[in-house]
Amino acid sequence: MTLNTAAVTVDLVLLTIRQGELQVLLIRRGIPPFEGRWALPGGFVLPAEDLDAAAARELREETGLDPSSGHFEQLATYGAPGRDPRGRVVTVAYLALLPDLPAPVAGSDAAGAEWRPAFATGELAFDHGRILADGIERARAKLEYSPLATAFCPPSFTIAELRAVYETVWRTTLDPRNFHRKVTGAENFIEPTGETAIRDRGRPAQLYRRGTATLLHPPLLRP
Amino acid sequence: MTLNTAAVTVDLVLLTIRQGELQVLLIRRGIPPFEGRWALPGGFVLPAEDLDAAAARELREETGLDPSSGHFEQLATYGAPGRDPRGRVVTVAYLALLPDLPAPVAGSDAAGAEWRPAFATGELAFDHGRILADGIERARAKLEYSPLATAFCPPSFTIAELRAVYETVWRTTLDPRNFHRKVTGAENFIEPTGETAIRDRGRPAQLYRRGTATLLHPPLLRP
DNA sequence: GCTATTATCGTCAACATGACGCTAAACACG
DNA sequence: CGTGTTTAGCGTCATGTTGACGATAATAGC
Repeated sequence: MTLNTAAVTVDLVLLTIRQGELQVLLIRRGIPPFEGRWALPGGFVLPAEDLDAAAARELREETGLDPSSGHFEQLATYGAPGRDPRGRVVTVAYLALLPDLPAPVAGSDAAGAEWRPAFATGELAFDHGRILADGIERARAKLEYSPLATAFCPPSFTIAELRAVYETVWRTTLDPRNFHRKVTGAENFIEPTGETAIRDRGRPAQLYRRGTATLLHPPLLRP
Repeated sequence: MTLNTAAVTVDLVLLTIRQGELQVLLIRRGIPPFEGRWALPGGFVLPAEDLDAAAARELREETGLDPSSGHFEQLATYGAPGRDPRGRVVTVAYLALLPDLPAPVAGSDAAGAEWRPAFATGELAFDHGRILADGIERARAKLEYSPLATAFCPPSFTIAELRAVYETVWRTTLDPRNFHRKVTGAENFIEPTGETAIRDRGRPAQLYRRGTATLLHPPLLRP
């Protein structure tokens, strides 16, 4: 059973927006290989476990969160022969977009898990740098055509907060008036809760919740 | 080495347009399980082989084609515990969009490989029905925002032939005049070769080749 | 009050879109 | 040769979307 078999793992690209920047959950490795380096959280797929289930289990173990808290999808699979010096390991990467947690990394069983700036992680262990880059690019692209930006937001949010998500992930600035027109005009993207909230300074803003759309029409294209 | 290991295979969703319809390359299984059923071509990943390389090798074995002949990308990975009754098999699916081959399935080592209508395959072996459906949906979506429709075309083609690709994959009809305006207006999508060709009846058409664009701007949205 | 700040609405020109008319260039047929 | 048929390619028009940006509303701080 050694021919043509490989260890199968799942690795997670968990993205959130904290402190006004895109951050990713990383774990500092305590053992070789890559001892002391940051790595994506992950682990083995159990013998009778589906891939999605393994990724969901890892998500719970690392963050205490449920996959339904934000957005969760398979990203891609990486299996270059030399990617793990210990042997043949094929990893199925998952991407999750999560709201900023009130209780950060509660119940994590992985000591040393930390939210780190996604655009300045330094060199990661294994091929995790590439996996992270692929995850960020997927997230950026999905914000254009899907309502997934709301996955970064709490259940109710202002349009300015939603705009901040786009600006943070895309690393750009957007005109507040045009953005307001587009997101309120897109079918079932967001719906008003009826309440208003004062966030920082200035006029109070309407609160919105996610709408029912799964595709954004019309889309919000990157400038 | 039985704990946490699995056999890793690649399966191919090879799409082409033949006889005016979207077709997929399938293989009739000669042995159990699923004996007699149609299945996607695929095979084991060799011990020292990258996933992309394994998929490219299978493509060559089945069709004699190079991945650069059309478009080639990883689709998704499937690893439900019961998907193969013989044991734990995780499969990495690849999607290829290919031009109609002048020499169909030349050099195929898989007896019983055939191009079959992609929208009417009947029940496939394993979870290949789902993999095929995912592949078709990916292809449909990619035609909107990328110039990949040209992957179905020979090196030089008319705008009507390109339109037939969209109409076949999307199962719809498009206005020839608006389509002409959009594809010629999209930046670097296609460039004229300078030659003209008479295809069937009517006025001769300009011939075009693929342009350099990797993203379609503006996109061609499904009606 | 007055000012700074943010939210929301409105205006306008440029561009994209769908529906569809019109002419051009080939062939087939009598 | 002339006429009809077919497809290619251009043009028009009403409508919708976009980016740039003006104007007003509602709050806090002073």
